[in-house]
This record gives sequence, structure tokens and C-alpha cells, in this order.
Amino acid sequence: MIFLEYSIGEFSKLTRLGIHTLRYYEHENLITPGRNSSNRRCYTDKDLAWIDFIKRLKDTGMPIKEIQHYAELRANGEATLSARMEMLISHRKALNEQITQLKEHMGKLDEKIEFYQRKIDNIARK
Amino acid sequence: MIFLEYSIGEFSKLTRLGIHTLRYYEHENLITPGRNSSNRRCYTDKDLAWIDFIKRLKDTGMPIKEIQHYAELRANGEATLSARMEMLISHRKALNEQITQLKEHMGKLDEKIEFYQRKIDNIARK
DNA sequence: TCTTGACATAGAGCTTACTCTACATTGTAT
DNA sequence: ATACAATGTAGAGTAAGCTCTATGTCAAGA
Repeated sequence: MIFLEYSIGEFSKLTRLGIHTLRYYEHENLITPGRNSSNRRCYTDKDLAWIDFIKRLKDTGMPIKEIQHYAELRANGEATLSARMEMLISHRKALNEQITQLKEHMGKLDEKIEFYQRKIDNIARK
Repeated sequence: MIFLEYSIGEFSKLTRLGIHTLRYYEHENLITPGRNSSNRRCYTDKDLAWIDFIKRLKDTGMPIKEIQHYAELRANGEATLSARMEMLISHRKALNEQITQLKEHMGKLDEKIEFYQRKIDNIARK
């Protein structure tokens, strides 16, 4: 098994996150890459999977502060497994509500669009 | 038919938007309530429906700038009906994609939760 | 050796969408 | 008449999440 390591530049391309953003995430303790002998960051494939998960949490509306908390638990190993799972379950609930809400908005939007369509048709028929 | 008018305080309660927010929205030309003889804002039921729609657009991720554009069209009357409809159709598409994306995230989140569950069970069985 | 480019840190600046402050004016109850 | 609560304007401040600048280090190619 080979462990690949990436410089911040490579990792930036892989994750499509800017270098500045990666350093910002590190500053916020979301991710803690290793360092080589010259103090350069060394990201691994594990970091890559982790960043993908962070993105998922972000895209589903979790604020950085909360991801930070999750990251902290993660850094503390197996003892925090159930705490992390609880966080995810609670987030799952929020996400479910979010989707329900958006679907409702979609329905109303469709009504509005139909309404417009009818109005435009009426004007055209004049 | 009676037209009710509301002061900013009343309207704030009806919409559950802060007074400051309502003034900010006016400043950004999202809404343009009338004024009475003493220069106080007079909101109507039409404004109420409009705010509800603004909220819907916001909650589905439309930025203020774009809502501003929509409001501008709206202020220009019937001539802009189809332009407005096009905006809504395009927004509908974005919303649809957003929902699809969130559902995908939900699936992955479920996988992760199951993974955690299995891990925790394994540890418990030891 | 010299230069160039990627990387390092610390901290400033930006964008969005509010939210609040300071201060003046007006409507209403006592 | 007077107090006080609601409203008005202008502009400052806040929070989140980046994004950029200034300055310095270091390894590798010409």
C-alpha cells in the first residue's frame, strides 16, 4: 500500500479549494495536514476524503463552527464515535427538513409560473 | 374592498422581519411602501404578499441583487411579465438541481451513519 | 551563483445580508 | 403642555466565510 502525499498546490487542484481556503480551514482546525522537513504541508488521501466530507457538510448548510466541533471529535479517535454519529443523525434531520421546505417552495414557484403563463396568454389573446 | 395599511412596526410583526431589515430592503429597492402625510411608511396587503414571495426567493438561495432585479421588473408592470417568468423558470431549474444535490448528500450521509453504527456495534461486541 | 516559483506566516480586506447606533421628529396618552 | 413611544435618516458595526497582501524562506533549474 502506497501513501501518496500532496503539496498544498496539488491538494488545492485535487479538492478545487483555493490554497488560501485550505490554509484558512487549517487555521480553523478543520484539517491538520502533516509537515515535511521544510515545514511544507503534506496532505494525504485520507485528507482528501475528509475534505470531501467537509464539503458535503458545508453544502448541506452546516456552519464552520459545527464542522470544527466534528473535526475535534474526529481527532480524538474512536472514543468519540457515538458523539459523532449523534451529530450526523441530528444533521440528517435538519437536512430532511431543508429538503421538505425546498420542495414546498418549488410547488409555490410552479404555481406562480403557471399564473404568469396564464396572464401572458391572456394578453396575447387580446 | 377595504385596503388595510400597516405601519412599519405592525408590518414587522406580520412579516416577522425586523424593522431594520424592512428599511434595509427598501433601501435596496426590494420594496417601496407608500408614505403618509407625516412621511411614515404605509405597507399594504399587497406588500405583505410580496414580502412572502421575497422570502421564498431568499430561502431558495436567490441573492438580494437578483431579487432586486426582479423587483425592478415588477415595478415596471405588465410589459415585463415574460422577463419575470423567465427569471422564475431559470430559478426553478436551479432549485431543482439544488434539491437533487441535497438528496444525494442525504444518501451519502445515510451511508456514513450506517458505517458509524456498524463500527460502534463492533466495538460493543468485543 | 542567481533567479524563479512554490510555499510559509500574519494580518488586512472583501462580500453578503443584515443589525445596530445616534440623533431628530412626530403621534398619542396623561 | 408634556412625556414617551414609534418612526425617520444616515451611517457604523457585525458575522460568516473566504480571499488577498506583504514579507520571508527554500529547493531546483539556467
